[in-house]
Amino acid sequence: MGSAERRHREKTELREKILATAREMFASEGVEAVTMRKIADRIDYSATAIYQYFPDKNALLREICERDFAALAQQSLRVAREPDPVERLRKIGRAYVEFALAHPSSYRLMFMTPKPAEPNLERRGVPERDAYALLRSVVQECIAQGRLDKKSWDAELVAQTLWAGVHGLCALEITMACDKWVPWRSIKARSRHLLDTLLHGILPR
Amino acid sequence: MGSAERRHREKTELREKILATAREMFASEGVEAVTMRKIADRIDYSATAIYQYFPDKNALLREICERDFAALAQQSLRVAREPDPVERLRKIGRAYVEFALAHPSSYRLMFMTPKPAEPNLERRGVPERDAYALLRSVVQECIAQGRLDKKSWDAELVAQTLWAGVHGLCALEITMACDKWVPWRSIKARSRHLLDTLLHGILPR
DNA sequence: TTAGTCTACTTAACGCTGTTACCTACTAGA
DNA sequence: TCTAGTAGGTAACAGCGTTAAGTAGACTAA
Repeated sequence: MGSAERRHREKTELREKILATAREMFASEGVEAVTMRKIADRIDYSATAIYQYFPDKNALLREICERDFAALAQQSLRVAREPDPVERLRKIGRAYVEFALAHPSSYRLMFMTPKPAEPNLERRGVPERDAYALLRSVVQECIAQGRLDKKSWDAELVAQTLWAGVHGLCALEITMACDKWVPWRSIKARSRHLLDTLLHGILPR
Repeated sequence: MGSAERRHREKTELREKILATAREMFASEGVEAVTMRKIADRIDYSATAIYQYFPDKNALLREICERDFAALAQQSLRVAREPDPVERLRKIGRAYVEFALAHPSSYRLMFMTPKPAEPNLERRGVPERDAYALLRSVVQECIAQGRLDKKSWDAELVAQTLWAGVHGLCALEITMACDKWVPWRSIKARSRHLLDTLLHGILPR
């Protein structure tokens, strides 16, 4: 029967439409301003219809989040062709900042919101879906080439330091950019100086 | 008349009790789990009574936040007696991380939540109430003593880089510590390596 | 063709949230 | 003792995520 197949296709199409609409609304209106009812209104369904495709709002958020993780990993992979591993670190850092600033709502969801439930671990270690694993492997390459200072011979630790640095830059920008309290230098200048400082900081004295 | 005076004192006492109760509940149950009704229940008043002391929930949050800013600045000042300005940077950084980890709910409110309204600028530049101003002044001192690399001769920029670094460390720890995705090194090790890296990074080559 | 089943969807409702309008009871001053 | 002001409480509103119950239409089987 082709009808069962068609129905199945229609189901996944609606599911994708919900995901796409939700993502778009999160990006334009902010995550907490988007309600199940508003998402439903936008696609001309009732709010409860969404519950046939996602058990609850968190599950919907989590799936969007999961895809964003993959997108970030892809973007990181794209710049990882740089031959020099130290320079590769810089490019990965830049790509990370660009991703965060281009998709602040996604970034909030991915790294600035306590995970409602345990995230799936399927992407763990897979470079196509795990930007952190890629970062660590590049740090490992730097260490293997003897490019780093002795205090930075733990790839995991160095990866976490570099991540903390760029995360801080992005998170402050997303949360506090409008804050008149601090006379912010341009995000471009801050990004460059932070990456210079971090990379210089792990190189030998 | 002493009665008017007494009533005034009682008002401020209840106001303080609301603030103290709310802060305590935020710390123990998390910010978003605390509702006006629950705060009111705890102090045996009705939820609407709070509105006689704070125009809305955000105002209550903002006032708690404002006091936390002062507490952070005080804690930073306390370690700022170190004579060597570069070492002073390290101690201020450590104090910052300690504050964030000791009061994660406060930290969330202060630096990880978009400000609902413009924050007051009264504390701006006052070292007792503005930890950032203190940080910048110490960086300035490092520069004046010729201790920093030429690329780090902009005190504002360097302060923002250092802040980004430690903020990233704290924010990731608060948000992602339970995340099994990353094999985290201990927060102690990460804190030390990050500060080493940042400080080494701004020193001359 | 018709009866029955399955399912995608809607409507109504629950308990919760922050917030407001309204009312009550008490207190201070004349 | 009367009046004004006010601190606090009760009830309610709109909106939230979510669930229970009902409906309409398509597919299945006789």
